[in-house]
Amino acid sequence: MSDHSKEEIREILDTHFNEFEPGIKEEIIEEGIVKYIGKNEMLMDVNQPITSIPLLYEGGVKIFREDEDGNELLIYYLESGESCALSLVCSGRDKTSQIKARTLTDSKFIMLPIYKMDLWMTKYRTWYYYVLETYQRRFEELLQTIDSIAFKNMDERLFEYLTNLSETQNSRIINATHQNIADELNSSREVISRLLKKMEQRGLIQLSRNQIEIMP
Amino acid sequence: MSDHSKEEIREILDTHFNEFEPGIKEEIIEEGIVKYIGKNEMLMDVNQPITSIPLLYEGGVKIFREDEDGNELLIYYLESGESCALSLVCSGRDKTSQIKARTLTDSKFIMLPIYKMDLWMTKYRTWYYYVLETYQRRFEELLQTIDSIAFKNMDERLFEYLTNLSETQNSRIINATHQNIADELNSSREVISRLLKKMEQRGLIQLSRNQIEIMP
DNA sequence: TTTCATGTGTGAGTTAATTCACAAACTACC
DNA sequence: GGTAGTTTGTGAATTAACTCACACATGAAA
Repeated sequence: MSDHSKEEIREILDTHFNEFEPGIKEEIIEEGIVKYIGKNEMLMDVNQPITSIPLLYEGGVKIFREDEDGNELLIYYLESGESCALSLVCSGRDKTSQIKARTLTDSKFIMLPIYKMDLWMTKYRTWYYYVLETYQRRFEELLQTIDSIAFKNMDERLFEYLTNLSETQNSRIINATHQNIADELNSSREVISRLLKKMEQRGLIQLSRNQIEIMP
Repeated sequence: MSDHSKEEIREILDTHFNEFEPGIKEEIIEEGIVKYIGKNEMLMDVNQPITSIPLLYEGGVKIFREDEDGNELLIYYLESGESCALSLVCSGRDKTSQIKARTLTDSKFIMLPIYKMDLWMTKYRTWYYYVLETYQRRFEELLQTIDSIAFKNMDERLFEYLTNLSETQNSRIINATHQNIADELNSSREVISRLLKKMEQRGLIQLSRNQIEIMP
């Protein structure tokens, strides 16, 4: 690998993963590959073998589940500094993915070979903590998702969805069609349109074509 | 600890956790405590700090989630040879539980101190694999749960629930009231009663008071 | 046997959400 | 500016599930 590329990874690590100890940083610099993936590309698919662990350091990824009819249900978003727990959990065991992942915006990753996982876990404490913490966060988000679906009505879920998205994107403006949102929440366009209208009437949001502004 | 107790743990490990290497077995024999917990006892509660990891070797545990109104939603069952992923994931970090756990029948555990987790993970390969595999299994079950709730109707969920329970209990007879089942699926008694009646009419099950027999 | 708590069956009304149908508004592009 | 494709608005019918109300069945205890 070129020195230029190594230097790039070193910088990324120092900026986005500075909790890693020097040893694991050196390993990642040796083994990692920087990868740019354009908007709306599939990163992971059901039953596709997982061969590398993606560390996201710029951009955003959507993790979702799909049923037989192709309905997509949002599970959670991956943000900068995060990794995919499922790819971590599958390490070394030829497991296939149970979920789908697609980039939301142009995204940048460091890809790590999965066969190094077990070694690194036992050798580098900071990496070990990073992986376990990733698990825990994902686990909690999954529980959160279950709560929403099981206990809440669509209006609550919709509002949560919008405010969540607004926070992660760090913007009060959300660019999406009603159909997009309906798909993510596994609902139908008409329902979302009506609920959004009601939210607008209550002054919570402002609607325009392809865009929703969340009122402060 | 008494030699008798140590001998007991050794036997349990050889019978139920024989995939563990000798080193970790010795550690568990030193550090573990055998604990019997009666039927329907709370094992874990929301916001209760987790201080030990339970290895279940006999009996059954229900892991569930509760909303503000006290509705219980079944997440999954723990069976013999399994441990609770959430207690594993919380190791060493003073985390509190996000879920509730209650024994279904009289159950027997080896309780392990949580502060040993990190050391054991890096030192014993078989323990490391056991923990990661536990994670993965739980993760998949959570995804399974999400699928059911998000994509399936109550009749499908009910049938899945019954067959699942029948399998894990290794019996075609299920002892439960319709109200019990409704609670687990976060539904209402009347709905479950009606759906069960329909299933009986289709010859899938046989109903009697406090009991459902699944037809082969 | 009577009594009583618990469990089950069922009709009727209500609600959240889906689906169908179609109109209206917006945008891009020729 | 006109046209076509996309997006949004809305009424009406339909459905799954929930809730309320009450009758009836079962089994244990007095």
